[in-house]
Amino acid sequence: MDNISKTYEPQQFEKEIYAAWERDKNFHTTPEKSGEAYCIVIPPPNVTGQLHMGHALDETLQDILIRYHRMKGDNTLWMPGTDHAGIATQAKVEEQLRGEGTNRYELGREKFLERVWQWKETYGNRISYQLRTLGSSCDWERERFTMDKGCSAAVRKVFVQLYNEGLIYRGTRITNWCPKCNTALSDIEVEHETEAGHLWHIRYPFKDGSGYVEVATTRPETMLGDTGVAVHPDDERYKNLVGKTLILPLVNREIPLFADSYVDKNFGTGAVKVTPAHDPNDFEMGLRHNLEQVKVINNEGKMIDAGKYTGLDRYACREQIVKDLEAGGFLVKIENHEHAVGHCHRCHTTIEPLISDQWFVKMETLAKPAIEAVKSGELQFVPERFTKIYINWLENIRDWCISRQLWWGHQIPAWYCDDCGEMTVSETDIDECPHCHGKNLRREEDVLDTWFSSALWPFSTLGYPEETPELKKFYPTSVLVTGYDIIFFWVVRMVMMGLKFRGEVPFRKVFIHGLVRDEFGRKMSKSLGNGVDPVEVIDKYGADSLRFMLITGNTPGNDLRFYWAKVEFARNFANKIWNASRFLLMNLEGFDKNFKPTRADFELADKWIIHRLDERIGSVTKNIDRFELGEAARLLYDFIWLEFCDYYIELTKARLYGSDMRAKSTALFVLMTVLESSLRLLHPFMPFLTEIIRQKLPNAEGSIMLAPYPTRDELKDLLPEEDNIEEIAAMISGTVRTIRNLKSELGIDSRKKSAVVLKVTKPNHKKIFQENAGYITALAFAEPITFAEEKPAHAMSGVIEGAEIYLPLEGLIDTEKEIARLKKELEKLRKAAASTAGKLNNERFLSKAPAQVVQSERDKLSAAEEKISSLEQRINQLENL
RNA sequence: GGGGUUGUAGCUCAGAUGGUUAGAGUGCCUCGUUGACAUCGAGGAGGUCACAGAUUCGAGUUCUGUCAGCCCCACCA
Repeated sequence: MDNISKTYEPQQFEKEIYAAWERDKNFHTTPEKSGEAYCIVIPPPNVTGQLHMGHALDETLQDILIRYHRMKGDNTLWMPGTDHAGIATQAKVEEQLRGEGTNRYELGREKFLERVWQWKETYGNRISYQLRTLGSSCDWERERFTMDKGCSAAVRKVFVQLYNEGLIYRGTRITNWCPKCNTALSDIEVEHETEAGHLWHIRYPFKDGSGYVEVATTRPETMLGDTGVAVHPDDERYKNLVGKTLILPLVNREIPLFADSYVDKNFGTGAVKVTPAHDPNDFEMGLRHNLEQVKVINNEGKMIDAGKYTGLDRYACREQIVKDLEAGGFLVKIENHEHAVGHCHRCHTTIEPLISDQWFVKMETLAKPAIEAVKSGELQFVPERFTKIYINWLENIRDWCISRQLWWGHQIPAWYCDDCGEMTVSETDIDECPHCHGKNLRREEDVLDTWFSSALWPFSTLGYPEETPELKKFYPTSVLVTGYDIIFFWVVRMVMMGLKFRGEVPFRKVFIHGLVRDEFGRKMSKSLGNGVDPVEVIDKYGADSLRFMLITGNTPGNDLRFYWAKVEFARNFANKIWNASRFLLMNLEGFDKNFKPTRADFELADKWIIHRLDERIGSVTKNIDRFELGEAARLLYDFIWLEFCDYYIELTKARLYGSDMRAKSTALFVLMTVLESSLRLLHPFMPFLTEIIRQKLPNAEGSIMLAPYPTRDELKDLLPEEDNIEEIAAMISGTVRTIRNLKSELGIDSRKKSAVVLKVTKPNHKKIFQENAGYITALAFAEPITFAEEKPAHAMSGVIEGAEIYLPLEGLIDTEKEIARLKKELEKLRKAAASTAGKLNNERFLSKAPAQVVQSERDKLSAAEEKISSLEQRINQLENL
């Protein structure tokens, strides 16, 4: 074979193969195609993003499922696309503008958006191309974008309907505000972290001069916006004081002392300063007690309407306030205090709760069916434990703030009329107020949270709001593959929207995976600089190795660590397959693809490997079906490397190099059959390697990705008639291993031919040993085997099921060492036998355990006893030498 | 404050519905390999399955508790 290189070099063929697949439209499907629908919609990567390990894992899992189902004959669609990622993308372009010395306000909304679209055109396809390098078999002709025409239409329709049903409302609420991103955030976009802070104790004097109340706060600057102080109604300390008026220090505002059961008597001083404009709880209390909302911090985190503090940054103000309080004698003490502080999930700036006008989705009515769908089993999580997390979150859900003060995104389709003051929400753009026919309309400037359009992704990509054939055929989709980190952001919202607008769950199953961490178990992140670039891994080792590495040694839902050593392990596997294939291709001389051996042509090894392949087809398929891809990969690894390469191929060499042409043809037939089937079994995991090798095989044609996935049915005619082939093979390989071990124990070169005497202890096994004596001698480097009824006088012996094996002792051995070893082994055996015997004396065991188990215990015991007596004899023998 | 999850060989990890002597890769030790592959082969050492109870004829596997680590959720100023 001149056209197959000595080592596996994925760089030589991966790109080319992918291009051919795409050119031949192997990824494409239509609703009309035959087969059961199997569909996955991709978790759309950020349009400006770059491939990272998380994607690589996510894509690999999906591609394995997709390729497997496609080969199985399902009508398989993998729907690709990207997400506009509001804040992230806008931030990138703003950064670019900063570099040019300008900003979005100078540019204006329209020009700015042009720039973002330009950015999207330039960088938006990068991620799609990077996905290709992984081998992802997406139907690229259908690629979508969350802000394309169809998705925008879906967003509009859904928004308007939800609004008309009262499920979307606009309101003045306290929301999480990021002063850096300059926008409101939803609750889940806030990350709480414990920080070491302080608790400032401050005196608020009574107006009538009758003393003071001491309050405690972690954010003293907010006192400028205080409009009350609250205590618990049952708190004896304050019972008589409730209703009195306090003077807010530094500001000299008169504020009431009131009672509210929200207050925890045991925390701090039991008195809470109340700042309705800057704290969610205070906001609620403010509503209950009709307090004024005084806003003292603006959108940029600077003080406003705050007298001499106006214009100060919130933290500078805090320092100043503390100084002033101290100077005024209001500050009692400062305690160290750990508390959870909210940070922006994107830029990590400390969140400032602020009052503003925002849009919200009412979640309760949407959440109920989403909970029900999981409880009824209509939607299943793999692994199951995530159901609990999902349900728990939905049962405690709060309304979803969907408006963002950004420009990049789906602009909310609401118009305010300056003439009559009415607001209109409309699916199509309007230029006249439907209430007063006025023309002075202003469109709502806010855009929607990115996750709003993502929530519609499973049906918007399939054609919604049109009732397309795709939607009919592929919705609900089969499975959603994603990390546990976005269950709340994305999965729950898709389920809610799918149920609401399609009346059905968007996917039957959610396959959750973990995070890819670095070698120390840390999250890969930009700030730590510990990320490994999958593109680099692919360049060095090939996509197949990266894929295989990400799959093996991992179970659903659990994090995995990235090690270069693991990539090498995968690459070695690829190289092993490569070389095994190369070996077969080099020995194809005389191969006739039309030759079909009969069962009589098969030798033990042939029967055995076919039997093993049959078993692996079953176990691999079963494990893919239950999403245990790591286990499936391991099964393939063991089968191909250990059983096929190390064992079976070695066994066929005698025939390949021999002169019996029929025997050679039979061996080649089995070799090529098993190789070809193994490649198909492995294809979903290592698509490139399996494709290029299979193309070189004379017994295969067409692209492997369109070939059928192996089934046990395929092997029906080849499977051995013996049902104990495994046992026979174990006997033979056991014999070989024993001979090798004996040699090794004696310090004899394993390649040196040795005489072997075999005493068959189970007469019905004699034929098997005789028939396979050739293998044994070849594999164990033995002289032709002598069958005997008696053991030789001085020999090293080993026992296997059904036979005793003797190596006549010639030359020197270390007798003492041998005796010690045997004694140790004897001890072990005696212990095991005693425990088995004990079990067999146990009446409860005898009466309760199934007959099979009891029998196997008995067999075990008698086998152990046999071994013990033979060991004892050998020790005796050696001691007498 | 709730909830989840992990603890198995030096290291990284498998061990579904409880059932022989608990596995793999890697590392270590021995030996071998000039024709498929040193990105290799044949062996070996190495484990009280975190700890303590419970259920069972039988527990790495089920249950309870303890310890240790990780994660998520949560409006205690």
